[in-house]
Amino acid sequence: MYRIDFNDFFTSAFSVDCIIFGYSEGEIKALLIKRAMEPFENLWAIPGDLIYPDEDLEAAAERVLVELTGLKNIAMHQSQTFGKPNRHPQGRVITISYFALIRIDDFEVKASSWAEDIQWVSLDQVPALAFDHNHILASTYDMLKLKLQNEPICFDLLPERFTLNEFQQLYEFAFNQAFDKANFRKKIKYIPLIAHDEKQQNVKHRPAKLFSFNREQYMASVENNSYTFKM
Amino acid sequence: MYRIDFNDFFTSAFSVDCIIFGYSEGEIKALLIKRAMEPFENLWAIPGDLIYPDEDLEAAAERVLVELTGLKNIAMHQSQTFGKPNRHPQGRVITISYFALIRIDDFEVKASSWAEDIQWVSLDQVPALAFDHNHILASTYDMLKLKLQNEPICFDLLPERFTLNEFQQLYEFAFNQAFDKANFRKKIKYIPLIAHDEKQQNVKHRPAKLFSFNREQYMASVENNSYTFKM
DNA sequence: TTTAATTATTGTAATTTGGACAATAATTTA
DNA sequence: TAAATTATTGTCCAAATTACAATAATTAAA
Repeated sequence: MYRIDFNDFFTSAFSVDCIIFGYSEGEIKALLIKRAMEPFENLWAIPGDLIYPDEDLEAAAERVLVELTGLKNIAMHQSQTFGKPNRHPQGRVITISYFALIRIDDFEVKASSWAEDIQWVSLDQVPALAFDHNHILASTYDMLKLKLQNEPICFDLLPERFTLNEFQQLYEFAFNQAFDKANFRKKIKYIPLIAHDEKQQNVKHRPAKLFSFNREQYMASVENNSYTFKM
Repeated sequence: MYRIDFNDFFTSAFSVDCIIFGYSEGEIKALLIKRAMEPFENLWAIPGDLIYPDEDLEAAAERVLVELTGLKNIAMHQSQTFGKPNRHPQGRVITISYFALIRIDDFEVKASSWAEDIQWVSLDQVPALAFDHNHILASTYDMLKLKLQNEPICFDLLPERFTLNEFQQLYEFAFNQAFDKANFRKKIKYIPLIAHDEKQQNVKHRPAKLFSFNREQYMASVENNSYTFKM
């Protein structure tokens, strides 16, 4: 943990940095913490932690996410590894960045013991961060966009049941451009979705039909190579 | 280096594993070594090495490539990081995989001191490898294909000046399918290429015009977001 | 109860792209 | 000079994409 004296822990160390992308009202934000300790005390940073000696990388990333947000069972996606010899002022620390996508409105974040403050920050308003975290954040955002185009991770971000409009809005954000409604529906016609009888509630207009991602069918088609997700 | 006693080097360690994909006569192969030492002595493996305390990750990957092939100035691309606690029988070793693409016919490989043998192996004939190297190789091949589709790394693999046929053959290998010549030329019409006056030499037929990748124009269009490479 | 407002959903026509394949061009070799 | 070979360009048709129009379902106001 961060409380352990750095020099006793490793001569060289591994860490994970977790970029938690949140999506709400058509905007994407990243969850940043204000560091409560040296180095870079009081600077904003990507939440991260050292990896325990017997801990799997992904387990470490999930642990940081739980500590920070209380969220469990969220898929963490590995992005890139950063290891310039002097990226950490106190020693050689190679860090592996992971990202997750969450729906901001689904839960409340709370600053944990090792962070003085925590905040959602729009990607175009990111301040100067600790370490090489501006670089890590930018690279990881590129990776997010690449994966959104080539893997069905968008469904991590949507509610279990969603309208086609919600789905479309997510891609409009991801590609930063508007799509025509009618054409978007043609574009996604090969994505395995389940159409439910249920409809949107509490809207002041015609309610939209609800859909969910057909994960079983997707997995099966990946197995037999009959379909590859692409947006 | 591998000769150093493992226990004296790190309690935990970082390594790079370098998957060198070679391309020749329409086939892709990976460069594998036969390990000359424990663990997994005499088993085939992906070449790799521990990262020196003050060495950048990419520098370590390039060093392995030079030691193995004598090739310098080849771009190494980071793929993924593997760190299951027990992936290495002698301790905790997190390994970062890098890949490079080279033209097999451009040089000769030589087994270095730390490898008993070295060989190009077709991807469909890979034997059981040391460590988790079968997994690393498969993941890295997926990453290669993803990057070939989304970044102009194919030009690392082609000569500085190439014919459109050479360009096409590379993609036929990568996607493992044939393209129509005329249609391939339409497909690539937005890729910034420089057409030279120079022509192919020493061929027994109409020589093809030579092209090169317009890196400056590409960089500029990435800057102002006017074009994204896509195949 | 009717109508306006709003958004969902479907349809259609025009344009662009992609694939199959044919025609023509440039070079070497016999 | 002709045959062989590969490069390059063009054409036609089908498929996908785009722009935009029409219709449907619901709420809220008149």
